[in-house]
Amino acid sequence: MKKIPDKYTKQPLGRLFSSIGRTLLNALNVRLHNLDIERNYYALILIEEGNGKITQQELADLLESDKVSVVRIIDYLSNKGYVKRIKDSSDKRKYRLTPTNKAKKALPIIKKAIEEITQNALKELSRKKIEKLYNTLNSIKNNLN
Amino acid sequence: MKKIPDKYTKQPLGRLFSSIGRTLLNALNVRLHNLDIERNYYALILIEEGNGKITQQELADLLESDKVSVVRIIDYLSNKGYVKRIKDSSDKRKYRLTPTNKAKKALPIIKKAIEEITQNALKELSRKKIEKLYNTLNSIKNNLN
DNA sequence: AATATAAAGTTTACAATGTAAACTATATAC
DNA sequence: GTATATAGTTTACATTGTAAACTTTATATT
Repeated sequence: MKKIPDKYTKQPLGRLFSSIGRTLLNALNVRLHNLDIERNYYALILIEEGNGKITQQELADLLESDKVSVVRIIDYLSNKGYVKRIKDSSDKRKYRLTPTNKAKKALPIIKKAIEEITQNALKELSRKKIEKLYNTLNSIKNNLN
Repeated sequence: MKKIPDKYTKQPLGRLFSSIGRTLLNALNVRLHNLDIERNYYALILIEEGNGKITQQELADLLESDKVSVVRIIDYLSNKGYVKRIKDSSDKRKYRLTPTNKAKKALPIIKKAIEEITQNALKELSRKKIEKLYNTLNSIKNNLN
C-alpha cells in the first residue's frame, strides 16, 4: 500500500473539502445577493430541467438528499415565489414542481453566477487539469460508497 | 477566458466539495466509533502539537475558525476528559490547552484513522495524482481569498 | 497615575442543516 | 378487502455558523 506523506494526512481530508465547499457556496450567495433567495439555487435548476414533471421525491434523489429536506426547500422556494406545487391528477400523492416566471427570469443569472464562481475558483488550472480534478473528485465519491 | 464545459458548471462546485467533505468526516466518525468523542479530532491533534502552550485564540486561528466555536470545542473535549484548560500565570486572560493522558492514548488511533480514511478515499490515485490534487485544492483555496 | 482601548475568553441568541420518528393520504400488492 | 408501500408533511433534536454583548485582564495614551 502506497504511503501518503504525513503533511497530507495530518488534517482530515474531509475538513479541507468541507471548508472549500462552504467558501464556494458563500461566494455564490454573495455573487447573487441581488436575488431574494439565498440558497437552493441548484434545486431550482433541477426543477427547471424537470419541465414541470419532477416530483419532490425525484428531486430528493437528484440532490442526494431526503424528502424532509426537500419539503423545506420547496417551502422556501414557493414562499419566495420561485416554484409552484401542482398536484398530479393521476397520482394524488404527488406534486409536480413548476418554476414560476420569476424563476425563469432568475435562472440565467444563477447559471451565469455558478459558471463564474467555478471559473474563478479554477482560474489557474488548465482545461486538462480541470478535467482531471473532476475525474478525481468523482473517483473519490465512488470510493466512498 | 477559457470555457469550462457545462457538465461541470451545472452543479455549484461548492455542493460537490461540501458533499465529499461531509461524507469523509462521517466516515471518520464511523471509523472512530469506539472512542467517546465524535468530533473535534483535528483540534485535538493541534492541541497535542501545541505541547501545552497553545491558547484558544491560537487554536481558532489554526482551525480557521473563531473563538466562540473554540469555546464549544474545548468545552466538549474537556467534558469528555481529553483536554485541560490551564490558566496562564503571566497573562491571566489566556488558557493554555493541554491534552490529558486519555487524549495521548487516543491520538495515535485518531491519526491512524485519518490516514486510513484518506488512503481509502484516494486509493485509486497514483502518488503523483495525489500531489496534484492537493496542489489543486490549495490553488482553489488561494483563489478564494 | 488615570483613563481609554484592545485582547482572551464566555454567554446568549438565532437561523440553517442533518437526521430520525410519527403521521396523513393515496396507491399498489396479495 | 386488507395489508403494505409510497409521497409528502410535521415535529423534534442536536450540530454548526455567525453575530452581539459581556467580563476580565493587559496595553497604550495622556
